[in-house]
Amino acid sequence: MNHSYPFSEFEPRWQGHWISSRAFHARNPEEVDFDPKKKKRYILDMFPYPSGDGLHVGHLVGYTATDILSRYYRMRGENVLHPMGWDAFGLPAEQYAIKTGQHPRVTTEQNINNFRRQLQTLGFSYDWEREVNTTDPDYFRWTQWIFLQLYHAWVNPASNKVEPISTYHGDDVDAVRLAYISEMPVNWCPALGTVLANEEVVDGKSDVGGFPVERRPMRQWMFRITALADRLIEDLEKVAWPESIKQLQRNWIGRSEGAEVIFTIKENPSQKITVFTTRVDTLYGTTYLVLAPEHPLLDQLQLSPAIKENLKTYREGCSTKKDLERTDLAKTKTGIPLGVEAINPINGETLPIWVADYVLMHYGTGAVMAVPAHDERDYEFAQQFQLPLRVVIEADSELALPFSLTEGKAINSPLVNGLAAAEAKAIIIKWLEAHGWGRGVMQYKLRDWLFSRQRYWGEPFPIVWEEGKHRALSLEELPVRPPEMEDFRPTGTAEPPLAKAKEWVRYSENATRELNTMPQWAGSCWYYLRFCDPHNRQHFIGKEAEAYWQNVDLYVGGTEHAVLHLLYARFWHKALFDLGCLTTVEPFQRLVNQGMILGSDGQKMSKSRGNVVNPSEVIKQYGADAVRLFEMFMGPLEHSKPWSTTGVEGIYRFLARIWRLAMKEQGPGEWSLSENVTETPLTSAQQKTVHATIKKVTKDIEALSFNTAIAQMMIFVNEFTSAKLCPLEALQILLQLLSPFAPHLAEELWSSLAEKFPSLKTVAVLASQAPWPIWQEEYLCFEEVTYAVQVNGKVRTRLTLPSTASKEAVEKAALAEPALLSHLENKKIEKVIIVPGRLVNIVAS
RNA sequence: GCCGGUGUGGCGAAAUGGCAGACGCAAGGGACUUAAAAUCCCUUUUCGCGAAAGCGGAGUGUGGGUUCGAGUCCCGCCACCGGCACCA
Repeated sequence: MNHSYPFSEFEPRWQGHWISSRAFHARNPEEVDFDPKKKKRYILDMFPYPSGDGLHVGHLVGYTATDILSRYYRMRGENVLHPMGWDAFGLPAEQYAIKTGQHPRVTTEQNINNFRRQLQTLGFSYDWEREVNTTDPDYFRWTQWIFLQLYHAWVNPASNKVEPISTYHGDDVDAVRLAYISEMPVNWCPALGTVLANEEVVDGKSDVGGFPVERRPMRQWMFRITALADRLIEDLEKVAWPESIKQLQRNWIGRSEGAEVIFTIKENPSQKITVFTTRVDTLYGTTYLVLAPEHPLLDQLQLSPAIKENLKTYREGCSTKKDLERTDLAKTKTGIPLGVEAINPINGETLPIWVADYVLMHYGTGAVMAVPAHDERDYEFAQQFQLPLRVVIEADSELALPFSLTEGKAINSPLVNGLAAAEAKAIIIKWLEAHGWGRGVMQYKLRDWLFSRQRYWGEPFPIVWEEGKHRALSLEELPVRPPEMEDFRPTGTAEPPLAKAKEWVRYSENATRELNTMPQWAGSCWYYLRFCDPHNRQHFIGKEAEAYWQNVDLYVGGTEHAVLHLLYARFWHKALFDLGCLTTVEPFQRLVNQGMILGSDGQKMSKSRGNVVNPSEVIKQYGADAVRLFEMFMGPLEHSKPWSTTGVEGIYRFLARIWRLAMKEQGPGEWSLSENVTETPLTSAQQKTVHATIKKVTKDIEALSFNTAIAQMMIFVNEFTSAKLCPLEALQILLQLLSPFAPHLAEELWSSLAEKFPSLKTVAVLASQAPWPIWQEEYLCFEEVTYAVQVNGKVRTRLTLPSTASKEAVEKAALAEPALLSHLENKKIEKVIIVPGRLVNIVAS
């Protein structure tokens, strides 16, 4: 193939050179050539799952952006940590293994090698000496170690901090552990043969694969993430993340402030119903209570035989209903009356009790006080069954029921009449607490994190079971490796595949190993820590390395991890911080989400649509630099945008123009330095272009506005292409600015130029190690500036004046402008506004 | 329904409250060439007047507002994208 410049020759050459010369190795504090004067900067990509499909152009957006930043900050003299690794445990490898009979370790290794090779063909400046792999025993030893730290910890309510379990003095340690066993209804996916976290179930189907998921009670490992819910919300204030992601996390945690109210059963005062409400100010408006069909009290209430029978049928109907049907908003509400009554503590009124599936067992207390006048759902239900309603908020105008004003005054509520919601709430809560009928509480949508999976290809738990009780292994016994197995298919029962490894399971005479494995999140919860000190044999991260590198200055990845990965990692980080293992409160200081790359048809890339772009093929045709540059030139980093082959060609032409600024073709494919490159001084116009470009590129890189930085370099190149001679100084600066974006081309031209002009060698041997150029503001001003002259905000003419002209002089010159005569005819000039150096606006009427 | 985001040429996009459309793609025209590729040059928001240089009007989803001046700020509406969704 005939290329416009010989990238296929020099790109691999420089990639090899960078690695062999350790050009991008970041020094840790304890290393010999560590420079304490350098500022540290930790720039991190979300590490990939090395799938069999290989790298995707979508991966490259974020990776290129962080590579540009890393290279830029290195040129600015900073110590940049920019690592890469593999999130390699997980379901796809296991399922592929089941299909082909190949061990997941083998396919994982192949995929990793392929990913690494592909990344290297893009010239990314990762410090490959720090590569980590979550499936490496030297890595997951520490994943297991961290699990044990959390197992041996609890949240002390007094300090609201994670503390070693030794500070707990109660008598049921297992009831407070941060990692605990729970026998709970979980999301069981028969097709995958595993349970899933709530977060991994979407619309009643598995997030991976879309298989049906059912609820069934199972013994599982859980993390008490809810204990840190408040801090996970509050500390979002401390990080520079997109507001949308913060909001997503807040919504997910779903804190709501309200109160619990205790209602007594009239027929049997020893039985109580506790409800949760955020509108306790409307307590007087309650006209009935509703229990969720799963509510345990239903089994204890004394009901008439007919109702009992009715209830049984109703509850069965609910339990077989799929989640989807039950949560269908369009359907009319169902429910049955129980024929028993409860007493409203605030006024002693008796209220009928109902069961209805619009009340969810897993939120609040599984029971609600219905205020149909001021709650849409209660209203709908009350209409359906002709239940009474009582208005307890005064509406100024004729508001249709139900309405839920918080600023309206309370009425029909003796204790709080005339008060707005906030005050009324406070008074009623106080009253409830004083009389023992309730209290103010916080509720969260977030539930504890289900942490075990019935899989083979994941980290085993460092736990054994003895006489029905769990016990932690000692730290010396880590890592616990998965057993060698031929057959790791799901057992078809709830038992995990590890149960088949009989020898491995038997830990001792009377102890057996935990059969569950950890979910894929485990390894990704802390990899950013290991990168700081990847070869440490004594600790998961060394104290000095931790103090130096933490936390991550910039974290770039897709929005798909907005909730789960980021929330889980923050949770581990906070726990480890509380336990004294870390010095920062939050793991990721700044977060940026890159947009998706769509197919050229504007649709999401997918095999079935046939619009997937293979980066290797584009590299083959246009080179790595062109791919990198195009990915950045397409538009703002955060935007989704469609791929365009002709767009790559445009960038490729731009790079070829740079090449020809310095090189001349002697014969087909034979290039040598162009004699147009000389040490001539820059004209003042060129001087301005050069320095304006330095300024723009510098500021744009720091603002992550790579597309406009590239546009400015294009302006630069266009200008020098049309000049007869190419001054060395201009070319050198261009190569320095270009180096983070198109490092191979910059490196190649730099070394070619350095042969003829040794002055370059004194600046740096490699372009990627040259210092970042500094612009001089004084070159940016011209002696003359052009003013736009407006009449009433419309541009009518332009005016070139000395840049030193005073406001008065500018005004005088503008008013004297003949082109304005027709626009000022018969008008009175009221005001003249002057923006120095830019614009004059004459206001006339 | 609620929360968040985005609306600018044929397309990707630029514009500290100050000349809308930089830069690139696509399209059209031209130069070079026996020819093509490559390269280089020109045109390209839209409407009206003009042979032309040019002149004038409109224009950043939509309707208002603030301002000497609004793509940018404020209020209402519409469309699309993402998230949550009977969360009491």
